[in-house]
Amino acid sequence: MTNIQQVAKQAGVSVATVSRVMNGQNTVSSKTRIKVEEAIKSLNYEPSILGRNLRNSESRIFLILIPSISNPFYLEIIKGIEYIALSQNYNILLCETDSNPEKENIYFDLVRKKMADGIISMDPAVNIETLKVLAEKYSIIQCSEYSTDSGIPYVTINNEEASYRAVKHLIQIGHKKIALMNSDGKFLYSRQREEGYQRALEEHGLSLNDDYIFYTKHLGFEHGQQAMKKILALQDRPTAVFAVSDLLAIGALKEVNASGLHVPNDIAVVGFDKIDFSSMTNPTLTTIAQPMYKMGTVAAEMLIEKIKGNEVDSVILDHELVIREST
Amino acid sequence: MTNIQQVAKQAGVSVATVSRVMNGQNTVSSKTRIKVEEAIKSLNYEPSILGRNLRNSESRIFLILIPSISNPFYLEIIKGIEYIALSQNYNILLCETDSNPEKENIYFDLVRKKMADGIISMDPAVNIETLKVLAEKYSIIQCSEYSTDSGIPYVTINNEEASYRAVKHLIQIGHKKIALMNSDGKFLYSRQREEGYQRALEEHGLSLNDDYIFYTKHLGFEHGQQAMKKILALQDRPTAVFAVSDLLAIGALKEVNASGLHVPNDIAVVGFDKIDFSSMTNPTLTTIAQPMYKMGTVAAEMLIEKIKGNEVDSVILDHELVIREST
DNA sequence: TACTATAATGTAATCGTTTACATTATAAAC
DNA sequence: GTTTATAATGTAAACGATTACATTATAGTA
Repeated sequence: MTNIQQVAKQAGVSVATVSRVMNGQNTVSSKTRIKVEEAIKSLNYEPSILGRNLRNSESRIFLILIPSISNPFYLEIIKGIEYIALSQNYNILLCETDSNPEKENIYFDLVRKKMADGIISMDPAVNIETLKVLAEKYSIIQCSEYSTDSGIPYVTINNEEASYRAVKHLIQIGHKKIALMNSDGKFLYSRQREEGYQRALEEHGLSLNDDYIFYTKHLGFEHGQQAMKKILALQDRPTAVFAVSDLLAIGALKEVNASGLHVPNDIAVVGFDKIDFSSMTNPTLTTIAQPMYKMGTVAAEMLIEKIKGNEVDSVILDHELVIREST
Repeated sequence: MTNIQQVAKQAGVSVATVSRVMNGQNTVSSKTRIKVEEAIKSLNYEPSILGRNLRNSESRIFLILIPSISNPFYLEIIKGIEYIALSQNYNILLCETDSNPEKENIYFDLVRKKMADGIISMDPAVNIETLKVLAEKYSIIQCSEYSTDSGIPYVTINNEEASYRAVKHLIQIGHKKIALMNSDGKFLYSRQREEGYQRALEEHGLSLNDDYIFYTKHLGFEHGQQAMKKILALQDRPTAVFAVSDLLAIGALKEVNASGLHVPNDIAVVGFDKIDFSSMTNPTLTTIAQPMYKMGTVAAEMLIEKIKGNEVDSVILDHELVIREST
């Protein structure tokens, strides 16, 4: 491995000059610049990021905390983050926490030990207390999922409003008996989406029926199936279901199909997130599209600002209702 | 940020001793060990990985090269890699190449610049020449997709045999007219799977019909739809389709459904990979399961051996046919 | 030509570890 | 109480970059 000293020697200059050439500083005369560039080429020199990082005491890495890589919801966000990261010479470490505090801690350690410059957390189950403490010393941004009172900046959509729009859509196409398939109420987004659901019903003079609200433990496909089973077994069966995630909704679709009923004629279904698969199902799924890529780029930009030491404000982005075959 | 000197001072020992305590060496008397540990605790000392990495000239990071994070096929493999990586104190940088040489190069630079200790490549479109050159100086393992003559160790399944088994299954349940939905023939796996398809037909006395072989540009859902459209338009329509990826197969399913035909009664479909979604479709998909998690762990172990400087041999793992509703 | 102002380059400290080697403390043996 | 073997600790040099500050070269001016 050639290092900067060897290049300096070969070129007959000092290491400082080589460093200046490497970093594109304009205080080097073109004669020496050429000498140095030739030496670099002839020795095949590649500057060690390890050395540079130590000196600059930065790692140019940031962490993305997600509960599970298998959840397609995060993919577009990650792409957005990555785009900004790469353009600013950062790299991202994708950290699957499994919502497991132990694993979470492995990753938190990375930032404590300066192996990472900052964190974008998308894990709704993250230990918010630890995060808060960490945020005092390190740069942290919350993305999609957040806790207001943590004081940690976040980027998200207006979940209440999005949910309201989804349910309103169902009402407008004639549904009066609308079930809600929600996840665990301990998550903020879950509570907000339920509020939107309620508001839509109230505003249109429909009464709230607790029997029509189902909570699932996770957002996965199987949970959607199970919940749908219960819905189908109801005496007074709803004619529409609003699920707070596409995976839930797809599970629901599958269950309706299996029972011999038809979507949307017998039961309409609306999802949330617009994951890739929501257009591959049969029928395709009406869903709420979050500007996920944008959310990623914004989160990354916020984090970089934070790392630079600047204050950043939280951001709320727009969503969109995508009407497809399931309604 | 406290550093090792401050801890040494606080504990009244030398930095060497603190380092020894940190690294669990047993040449430290228990009295001093306790002193040091107290100092560490009281100062909240966390050793800087930057310093350590430079000194050890390692980054304890390795790269995973995949064409696209959106392809669920890689997820289980990644989990396997991650499991081994974490257990050995490595971290992984997930690198989406988009099969774009420029992006690829950004990541190759990371290893050239010592920001990464090795690479696990899963990109079928990787520039194999560059990879070969790189492999002379750095540690590289090919996973799932590989090139034999590169001399770079790989882990994979027997694609020819797996494909043979899938087609044989279709023949055994009575199909005689079986289409192959293949990807671009420039990929090794693609050629191997086609060979398996041919062998199964030949062995059962079925003639090879070129009109039944369709090539798609990518492995995505839409490409499966398009190919299926062509298949459905054939005069002498096949009764079964073997697709070399689940996403293709799911696209095919959707298209058959849309055309009013029934799977598997009118047309049976077999996929490849057993991605999560293959059990969520309607009907569920018969597919070839690769031991993806295992493939990941093996690849990671191989890479770590390679980084240690040991020679490693290539590995071929077993696959499995999962029969579900689509056949 | 001599004197400045400025541009170009060099010197050496620094980031925070680890570790070969040197030194000192401790215990065992006589 | 020496001597000796061994255990425990310390010293200082890496690792490979960046950069404040010092120095030297260059050009401009009178």
